[in-house]
Parts: sequence; structure tokens; C-alpha cells
Amino acid sequence: MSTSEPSDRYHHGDLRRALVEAALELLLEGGTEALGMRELARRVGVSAAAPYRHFRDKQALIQAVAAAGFALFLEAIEGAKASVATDEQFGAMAEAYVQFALRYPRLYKLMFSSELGKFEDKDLRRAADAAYESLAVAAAKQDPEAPGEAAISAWAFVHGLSMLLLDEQLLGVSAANAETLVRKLTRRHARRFGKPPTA
Amino acid sequence: MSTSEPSDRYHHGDLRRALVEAALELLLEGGTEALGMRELARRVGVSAAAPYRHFRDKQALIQAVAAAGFALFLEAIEGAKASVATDEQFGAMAEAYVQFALRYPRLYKLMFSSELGKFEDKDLRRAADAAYESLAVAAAKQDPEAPGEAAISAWAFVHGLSMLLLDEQLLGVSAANAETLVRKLTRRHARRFGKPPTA
DNA sequence: ACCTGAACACCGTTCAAGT
DNA sequence: ACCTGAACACCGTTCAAGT
Repeated sequence: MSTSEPSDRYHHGDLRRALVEAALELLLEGGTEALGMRELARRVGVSAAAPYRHFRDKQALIQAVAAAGFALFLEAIEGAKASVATDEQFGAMAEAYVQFALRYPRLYKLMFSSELGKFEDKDLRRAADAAYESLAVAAAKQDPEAPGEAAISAWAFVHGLSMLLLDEQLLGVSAANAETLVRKLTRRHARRFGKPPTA
Repeated sequence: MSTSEPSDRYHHGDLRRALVEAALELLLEGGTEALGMRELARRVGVSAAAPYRHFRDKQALIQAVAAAGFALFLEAIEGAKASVATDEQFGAMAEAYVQFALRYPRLYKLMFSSELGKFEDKDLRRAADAAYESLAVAAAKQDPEAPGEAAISAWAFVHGLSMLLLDEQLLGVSAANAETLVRKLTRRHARRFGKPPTA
């Protein structure tokens, strides 16, 4: 969203929201190191000290951005889940998961960076857990005999695959052929970890 | 500012090595944000400008630290591989992999941070690829019909599991019970992804 | 109540100058 | 050749003061 109008009316109380939005843009554009408090204040057209009325420090601001990211993320995988038959759900969610990571690489990395102290911020914790739960439920259905292990294994798989793709760690695999690879691998995962060949 | 320990004999040419060692210590102690050029210079007992005779900038220094980390890492998983029978190798390496990540969380995160521009530094690339190859070979043996997919899947699994453990993303799993979980999961992975039940 | 201006204690990096 | 001292352009954060 481009603000062509100088609608600097942050004296109402929406500075907080404006800060989170601008921070998200900043992050998406230039990564975690472009996300500075002073630069943020500049973007929003406010003094360098103003953000500190709404966030204790930089970490608190980053936590709010990450929480917003998890909300987006949950939306994406829940959308994939809803658009498909029950026994296709895990595969669809896994694909949506990796696609989200590939579409918003810097946001995804921020969301899973331990630098942000996930356990300390309650809102962030809740948002992250909701996303985890959503995938875990679908994964557990694939292996009713060991639902806990199935959930962790599935989560590790999609998370690990995403990180490797983002870091260009995978030889010869770029964004171009990533999608087909993801489908192959999630199918493989579902096939092997799924319930014994019945359906 | 007075140096009580006059062991400052870096006029020989080992300043570079001393910087990497000190940087590794700094990272292990305080994480990536404790790793500053000025603090590093202080530790080594040298002026703030001196490190720039040996590293173009902070990123180059960090790349050298990461490369050193990959050397340690390769040693750890190769050690695990060597100490076990052929059909146990993948499991042992996977365990060693996760254990390394848990033992050196901040180093591990740095090694897999995309912030460090893995592809740009040739030494770092080589060190990282050597570690990947080592695990990939063992994983490929588990599924000779699809060695490439097996390697990626295995790598994603151990990497994803490591990151989740480090970020305390896994509900109720801490360093205490992590080891047993890792063994259960790597066994599960080997069982499901391994060759058809023969041995 | 919310924001500004100025200040403090830091950074990474550069460069002339020392030895 | 290798290092220092001082400087530059930044940070995150605090706080008295403005409205």
C-alpha cells in the first residue's frame, strides 16, 4: 500500500498499527537489518522517540511484527486445509506452508528466529501455537498410532525444507523448480508416514 | 583501558586466527548480537581498526566463523559415522547432527542464517557442502531408488528438528528429554524411509 | 496523553599517520 | 607491512519539555 497522501494523523491512537504495518514493509523489502527504530520512525513521519510510547523496545516491536506474520501464516495453511478433502489435507497444508516461506522469506525467518524470544511475549506465543496446532492436527490424523511423533516429524520436515530452500542450501534447487520438488517430497512424506496402504 | 596481561604478540601475523577464535568465543557466549567488531578488537587487545587489515568487513569475519563452525560440525558427524556399522550410520549421524545443534545453538544458527551470504564466500560454500555431502551419502544409501529425494528429506528432517528444538518451539520438549526424542524420531525416520523391511 | 528535540553511549568503517 | 587515533555517519534509548 503506497501512501501518496500525507495523512499524518497519528495523534488519534493508530500510531501503533501504523508502526507495525511500516515495520512489516521494511522487513519484506530489506530484511531484518533494514528494520531499525529510527528508519521506522522516519517512514511513518514521526520523531525517533515516538515509537517508544507504543513499544518498550525494538524487541517488542519485532515481536508484534512476528505475531502479525503468524496470523497471515495461519490464514494461509487454514485456507489450504479448507479447500481440499480430508485425506488430502496434510499434503495441501504442507505445500501451503512451504509456499508461504518462499513467498515471504524474510518474514518467515523472523518468525522462527530465536532472537525474538518467543516464550516471553504472550500474544506471540499464542499466535505461534495456533499455527503449530493447525498443522499438528492434520499430521496426527495421518498416523493415529503415534500422533505426537507424527506431528513433530511433519513439522520438522516442512520447517526444515523451507529453511533449506530459503538459504539456497539445496544444490540446484531454486524458486523456479521448488514447487514441483515440494509436491514430490510432501507426497513422499505422506506416502511413507501415512497410515498403511488402505485407501 | 590498561592491559594487565601483556600477551599481545599479534605483530607476527596470527591476528587473523586470534580474531576468529575470539569471535567464536564471543558468539558462543552471547549470541550473534554480542559479536561486534569493536568488542572483538577489545577482546584481542587491539585497536578498533586493526581487524579491517584481515577482514573486509563484519560479514567477512562472520563468514570465517561460520566456516570454522562447519569444520567442527563435519568432524562431529563423521565421527559418529565412523563409530558404527554401515546400516546404523544414518541414525548415528542424525543423532550427532541434532546433538551438535543443541550443544552449540548460537553457532548452529549462525551457520544456517541466510544473513551471512553463503554463496558469496567460496571457503564457506565448500565447508558447508562437505557437511551436506557427508549426510546425503548416508541418507541416499537408505533409499537407493530415490537417493536425491532421500537426501533432501533426511536433511530437512534433521535440520528442521534441530531448529524447532533450539527455538523451544516444541511444546514440553527441552534439552533434558530432547535426546530420547531425537533417538525415537531418527529411528522412526529410518524405519519409514529406509529400504523395505529386510534386515 | 502523546509527541518532539536534544542528548548519551554506543556501532561499523575509513584514513592519515605512526612504527 | 601492520597497527593506531581520530573522525564520520550512523544506531537504540532516555528524558525534560512542549502541545
